[in-house]
Amino acid sequence: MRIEWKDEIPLQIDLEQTASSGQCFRWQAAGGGAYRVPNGEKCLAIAPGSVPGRVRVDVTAEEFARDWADYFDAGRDYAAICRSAQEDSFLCACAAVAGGVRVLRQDAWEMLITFTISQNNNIPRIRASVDKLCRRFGHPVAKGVRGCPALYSFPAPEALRDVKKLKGLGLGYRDRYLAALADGVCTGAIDLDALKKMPYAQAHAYLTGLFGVGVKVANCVCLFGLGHADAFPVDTWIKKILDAEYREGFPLEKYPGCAGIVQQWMFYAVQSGQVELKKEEKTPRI
DNA sequence: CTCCAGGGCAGCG
DNA sequence: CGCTGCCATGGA
Repeated sequence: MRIEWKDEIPLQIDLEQTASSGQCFRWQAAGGGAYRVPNGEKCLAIAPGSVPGRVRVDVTAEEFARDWADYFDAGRDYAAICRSAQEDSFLCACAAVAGGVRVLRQDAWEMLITFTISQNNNIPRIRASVDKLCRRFGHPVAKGVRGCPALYSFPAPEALRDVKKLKGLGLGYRDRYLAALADGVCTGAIDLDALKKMPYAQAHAYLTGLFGVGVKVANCVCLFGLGHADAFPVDTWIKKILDAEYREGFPLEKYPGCAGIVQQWMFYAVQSGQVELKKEEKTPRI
């Protein structure tokens, strides 16, 4: 069985960059630059189009607009964000190799669990744990195609309540965080529907009140799961970048409503090794 | 062996 | 408030 392409859509995106940008851990490479993208009960096949700025998909343009435009943040003008970074030579260098990264709007519950797993962890291990989680507790949402294994849904909260069932997934000490979050959603103590309606500051405060969720993970959930593009997660990589390039602090005010997007460009560019940081000049001891 | 990875918690001062 | 040790796990 192979992928049946149905339509070509205008969308500025580099699929390979986005797939390896550390925001989504379940995209599946399908060969020839194509990817299978699971979200909820649906799965989209997507590939570069006949010209830059377009993508091929295995749904009609109408179905894409209905089910996927929001996921891909299709309404945002990324070129305009890039232009607003013109005076910043470091950011321009990052955009040159990472400007094709789009910040996806993924499922909030999935992002909450995924980025709780991400703490003090690395990207390959996060991907492995999420994959095992879906295989064990999810159900198939897309069949295998020419070598690519089947894709499974992200587990519902009910499946993750019992911490004893979370062994063997490589979660380490994080397993009890997941179980507590899942139980909270099941009992109603955690209200994800209310969370989705909150403005950024309120959502961030709500999230940091949850056991196992700190400032950084809360920002990742806001940015990748709640559509708050002004969230600016600071992890070990961004810390290094701020330390080397922005000693006076990052100028968040220059990127109103989209700081998280330039953050993703910097993260991907440096984490992938394509942009190097300045050597730390030894502060002269007085 | 040590250090590190998209950190957070608990226990201090 | 800020600081420190600890937390599982696996790869370099």
